[in-house]
Amino acid sequence: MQAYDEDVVTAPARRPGRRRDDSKDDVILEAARELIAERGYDGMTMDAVAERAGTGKATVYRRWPSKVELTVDAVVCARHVILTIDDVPDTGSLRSDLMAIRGAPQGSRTDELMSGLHQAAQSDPQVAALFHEQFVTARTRLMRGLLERAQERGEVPPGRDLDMIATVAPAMIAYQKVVAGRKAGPEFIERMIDSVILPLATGVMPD
Amino acid sequence: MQAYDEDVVTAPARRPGRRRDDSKDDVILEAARELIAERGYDGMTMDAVAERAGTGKATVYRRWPSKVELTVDAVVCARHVILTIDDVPDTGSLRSDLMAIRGAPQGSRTDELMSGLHQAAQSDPQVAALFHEQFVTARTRLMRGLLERAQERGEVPPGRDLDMIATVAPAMIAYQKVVAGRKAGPEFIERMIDSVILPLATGVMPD
Amino acid sequence: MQAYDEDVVTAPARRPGRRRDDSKDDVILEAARELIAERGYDGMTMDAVAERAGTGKATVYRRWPSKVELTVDAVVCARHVILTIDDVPDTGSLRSDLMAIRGAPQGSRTDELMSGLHQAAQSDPQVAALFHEQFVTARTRLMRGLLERAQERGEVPPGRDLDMIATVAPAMIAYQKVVAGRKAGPEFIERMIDSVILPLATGVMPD
Amino acid sequence: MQAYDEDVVTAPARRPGRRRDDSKDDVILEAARELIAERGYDGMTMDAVAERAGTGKATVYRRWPSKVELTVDAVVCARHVILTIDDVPDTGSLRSDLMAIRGAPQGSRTDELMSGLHQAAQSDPQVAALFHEQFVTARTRLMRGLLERAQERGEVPPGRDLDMIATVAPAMIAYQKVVAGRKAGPEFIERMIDSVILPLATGVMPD
DNA sequence: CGGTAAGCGAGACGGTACGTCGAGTCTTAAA
DNA sequence: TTTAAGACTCGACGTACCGTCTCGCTTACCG
Repeated sequence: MQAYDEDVVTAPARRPGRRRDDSKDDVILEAARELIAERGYDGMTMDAVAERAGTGKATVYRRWPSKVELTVDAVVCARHVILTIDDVPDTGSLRSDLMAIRGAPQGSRTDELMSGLHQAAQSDPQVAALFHEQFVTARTRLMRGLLERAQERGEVPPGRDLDMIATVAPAMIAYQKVVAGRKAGPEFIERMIDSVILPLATGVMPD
Repeated sequence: MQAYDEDVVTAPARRPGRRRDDSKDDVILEAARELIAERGYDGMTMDAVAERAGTGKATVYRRWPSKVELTVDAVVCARHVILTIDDVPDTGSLRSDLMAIRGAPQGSRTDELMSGLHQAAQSDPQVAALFHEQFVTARTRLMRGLLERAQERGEVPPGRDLDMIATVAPAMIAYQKVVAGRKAGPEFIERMIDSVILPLATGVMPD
Repeated sequence: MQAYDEDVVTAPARRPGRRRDDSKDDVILEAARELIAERGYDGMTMDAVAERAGTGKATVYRRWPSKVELTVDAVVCARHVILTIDDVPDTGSLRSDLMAIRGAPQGSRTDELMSGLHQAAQSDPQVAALFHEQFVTARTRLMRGLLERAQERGEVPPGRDLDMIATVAPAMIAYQKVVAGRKAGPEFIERMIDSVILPLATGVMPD
Repeated sequence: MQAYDEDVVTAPARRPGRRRDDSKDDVILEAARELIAERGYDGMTMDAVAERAGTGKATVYRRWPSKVELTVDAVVCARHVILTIDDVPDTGSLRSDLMAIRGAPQGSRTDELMSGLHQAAQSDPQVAALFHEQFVTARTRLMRGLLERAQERGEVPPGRDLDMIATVAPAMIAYQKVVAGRKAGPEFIERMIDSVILPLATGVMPD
């Protein structure tokens, strides 16, 4: 998702006038991210964003029509490694696949940002949809891909409810972070993989 | 959680003066609940709460020091059937125990209220802790109790990571509602029980 | 003006129940006076009056129906020496008559109280009338009496506009205090007598 | 007195940003004046002022930090013909000078506004000082000027206490209006001039 | 190379919610 | 029935934020 500019299509020929300084986009987004992480969504006031970014409010509003949409971009355009199945090389076993994406699934401050975005999603169904796509669908799709790959290798027996199983890990991680307000660190994820995901997928209990 | 009154302990002898009309508490809380459900957290104005409750704003603020804390109580003191292990009769099998609590796990409007409270929790760590206790710990504890009972019956083999398994169901339900923004209806829950919880707990795959 | 009690007439036979503690009247009035002098009319809150008097607000309101009327009584029932012509012995000359009443025309804090009452009078025409009677008519009447006495002695020639002259001194004193916010001390009054009142009344210029 | 802007001196170079719309000042002040005249000082709500002026409350508070100070400006900046000695042509006699300024000493609604301002002055010494300057000093100064001019013409003998005499007319007029709550119409003023001011100033009694 | 149209920082603008406080009323237990 | 205490309704005050608009300046392009 890029900064909004609805004239891009209708005005292919360059318009006269000073060009928009696109470098401001990143400065503003970073200011928004910092403020969300520091003070939460409510504490991120548009005045504060503009001040920290060293811009005027109009410059912010020229790019994003509302606080909610700025928040969306601030969070979504963070260095999120939105992994797809193609980003994860086949290591030969489901466990090592999962462990490979365990360590660095996101950038820094993702927890606070995700929480802030979730709060923004409360006010706007479109944002909620975006949030869903970014933090729900994308992750479930990746999990589903890994499970199918494991099924092709024979690790996962046929007949499993892959859709449901693919939801478990994202659900538990998001739950830890957004609902329970705890960290979902590598230890937690490893324990979850071994106690929940692998047993479910392969049918082999840890005993 | 009750309406705040820090003098309750230090003044065991009844103080003189008009007593607080405790019936107002419920009226105000119900007004807050209605407004959250109707208009969302932001739409729940303190003036609107007072007006709908038929009180003055001062009366609201005498009981709750801020909108956030009112929201907490409004949600928490709702007719939540905060089930404990003692509320669930032993039906003889884990599956029927789970199905028994599937249908009416909460009162009406719990989804909207939970969402509103979660938004309020963003602004205040204490609220977050309360939210956690109400919607996280309580549910995990119940699940853990059911699992232990099943283990005593021999349904669940020893050595299972009960803490982790007890988290799965609350996480997936909350995820559906708060994060994904979908309903977590009886069909979903039944499918989850059969595809995820029972296999994990008993080791018996749904073949 | 006494504390209000409209039942006094309709219930000549002693009624049952606890008798009203009339000593409270003075305590409350004094508290009101102190607060007006200390903090002005706005700063005299009814809660503060009750607290300083050691009573409840209901006790205050049982005696005076509003803040304005309490203020009136607080000011009017002060130790105002509401002088009449009979209180001023004929000293034989207008100047010595005037100088006689110069020094202690009122009790203490009269300036602040008069100012507070004037503010109260803004809200209520009845209070304004009372204020007028207390601080305007009474003083003008006294002056007029002294002037007539001097006229009988031959000090004041006939044909003088006594009504107008009688207004000059009260006007200038009240102006100093209420409008200009200055003290109207003995020096000011003496100077006024010699520069304004006596020349006007007797026709003898000071030079 | 102008709307507050303490940076005016320290920032001679125009600051960036949208300039304050000075036309709002007058709209707000007029709204305040109307409301004071219609409903009195207490009835002049800041919300009502903003609504009638067609602005937001913030715009009012950006210019005046409190209701009291708005009231001051509303009254002081009214179409008060703050007459100075230069505004009154020398008519050749003190009496005709005085009669010349008798008719139109102020604009419309001055009495209500003066009363409202006086009430506001009760709460704030600074306001009291301003009130004093506007309604006390300015008027006394004008009177003093007229007296000096008459003295130069030989109408007023030397040795008179001009300061004291200059105070008499403002005092009696303000007394009539603010303290006694009566009108000070042209008849009253003419009578005062002939019975009090001229005798005092010239030493010629009205026989 | 100069006009012009847009972007820019700054900040005033209308609106609306928040949380505080005072006036006057009502309710309790005790005297 | 009065008292002290204090909870009650109502409504104004002053603050803060959102999203818009306007100012004077700067930057580019286009004729």
